[in-house]
Amino acid sequence: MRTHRGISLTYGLLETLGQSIVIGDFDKDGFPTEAELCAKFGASRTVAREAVKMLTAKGLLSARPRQGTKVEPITQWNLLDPDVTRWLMERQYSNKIYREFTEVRLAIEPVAAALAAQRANKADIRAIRDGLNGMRDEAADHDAALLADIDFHVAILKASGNPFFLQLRALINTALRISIGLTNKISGHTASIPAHEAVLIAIENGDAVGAEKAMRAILLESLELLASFNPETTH
Amino acid sequence: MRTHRGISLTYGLLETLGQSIVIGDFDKDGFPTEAELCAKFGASRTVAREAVKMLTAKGLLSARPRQGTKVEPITQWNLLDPDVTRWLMERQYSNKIYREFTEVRLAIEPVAAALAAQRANKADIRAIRDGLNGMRDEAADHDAALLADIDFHVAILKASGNPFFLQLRALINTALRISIGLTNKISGHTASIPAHEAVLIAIENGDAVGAEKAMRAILLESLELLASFNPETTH
DNA sequence: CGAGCTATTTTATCTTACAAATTTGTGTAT
DNA sequence: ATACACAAATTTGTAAGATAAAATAGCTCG
Repeated sequence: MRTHRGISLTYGLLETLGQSIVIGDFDKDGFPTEAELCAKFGASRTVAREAVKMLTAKGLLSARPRQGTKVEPITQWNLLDPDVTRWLMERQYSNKIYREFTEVRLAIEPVAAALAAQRANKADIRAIRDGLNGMRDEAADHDAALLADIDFHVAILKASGNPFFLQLRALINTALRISIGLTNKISGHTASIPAHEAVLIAIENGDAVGAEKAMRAILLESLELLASFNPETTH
Repeated sequence: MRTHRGISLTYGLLETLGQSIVIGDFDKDGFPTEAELCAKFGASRTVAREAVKMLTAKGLLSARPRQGTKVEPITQWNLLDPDVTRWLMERQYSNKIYREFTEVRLAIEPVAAALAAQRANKADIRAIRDGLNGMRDEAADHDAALLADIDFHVAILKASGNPFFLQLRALINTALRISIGLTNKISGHTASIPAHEAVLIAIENGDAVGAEKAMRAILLESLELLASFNPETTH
């Protein structure tokens, strides 16, 4: 097996196996044994073992002598691991996963905005404003506007001063790409600038309650917009 | 090196290195090279490499040929990984980390309780009630009461029906152990049964708003109790 | 039937060798 | 002296073979 796109064999196999596990490819026949893995993917034992070890570290696999390697139930997966989140995104879209993402965002982001209102320094606020300005300036270019939107939300997580909140950036990234991807299909709608601006202003004013409410409004609006496109998305 | 407590060499080294990294042991001299690791811990290259690969999967390390293996900045760590959370707990207690844990709980648990009020089935409610009863019955035994308290909170995460919320069980586990450990030092105080009961009742009644408020009250109460013991905990 | 021993399967560990990537140094030409 | 090209050295990446350990299944003997 040759390296793929400059990625090492181990990381290539990690990606392949991670995606396959998340899709459910091994649900029928169980996960291959070490020897089978090597044969199936043309990998050396070293590569196969190290990929399996990384997947084990992310909670997707467990291995024991004689018993073999098996896929863990989803309750054991580190769903907030950036790789796992991405693999979940790369498999076919489902209303269920989008709703779950949004529920997490509705829990975290308003609280993060409230904390940001209390703690943001000048650099934090500049980063948030840069995101907002990017959304405005790139309104014509959907991809660029999406990136600016992501920057806006991540900047607020950062400004919360709580590193655990920042852990959700991969999830937000994923959720926004899904959301924007779908809403663009409808009408080329771009996220509401005034709603985002309200969050920024509240944070600048140190208005924690206002920032929390404004952020919640953004997420609910996005959820409703999606529901209008795809009614069963609501629940 | 011999196996330790039935744990494999690789997992033993994973623990040792994970704790050392989180403590900051390698901040001065940088992370050892593969050969140095083997020498330092008496491990084979296989064991050393697989432990490093798992730490890489958790975002704590990165490795490149010729450049060596290095500790990533904390912004790259998978802080919500159960192992990482535990290593953070095992290092010396700090008000900062406890506050951060509680902020995350304040974001997630009230929302989880609200969702649980909408979605909990009979088994979910039974599990929550079992936790509450356990807290009552074991009031004399602080360790048993702590475990019941944890069960109560985790059962609500589960009842939310959102698997991402359940990911925080390791963090809640950790936070509760810290919290109870400290409050016990004060006065042998046990978590407020009526406050917990209020959450259960709201969930049983399908009262999402009530469940959310009651859960938030529990967390704020615990935070205040701790602040009264340790004033600088508040901020 | 049951306890304990044996065989078997699969992962865990160790060792050695070589490949690849990247930095550092070195030399040569201009 | 500078800039480019090339060689050397260092560290991780990959491969392969052998042995150890763990856990299951089956078998033997009482």
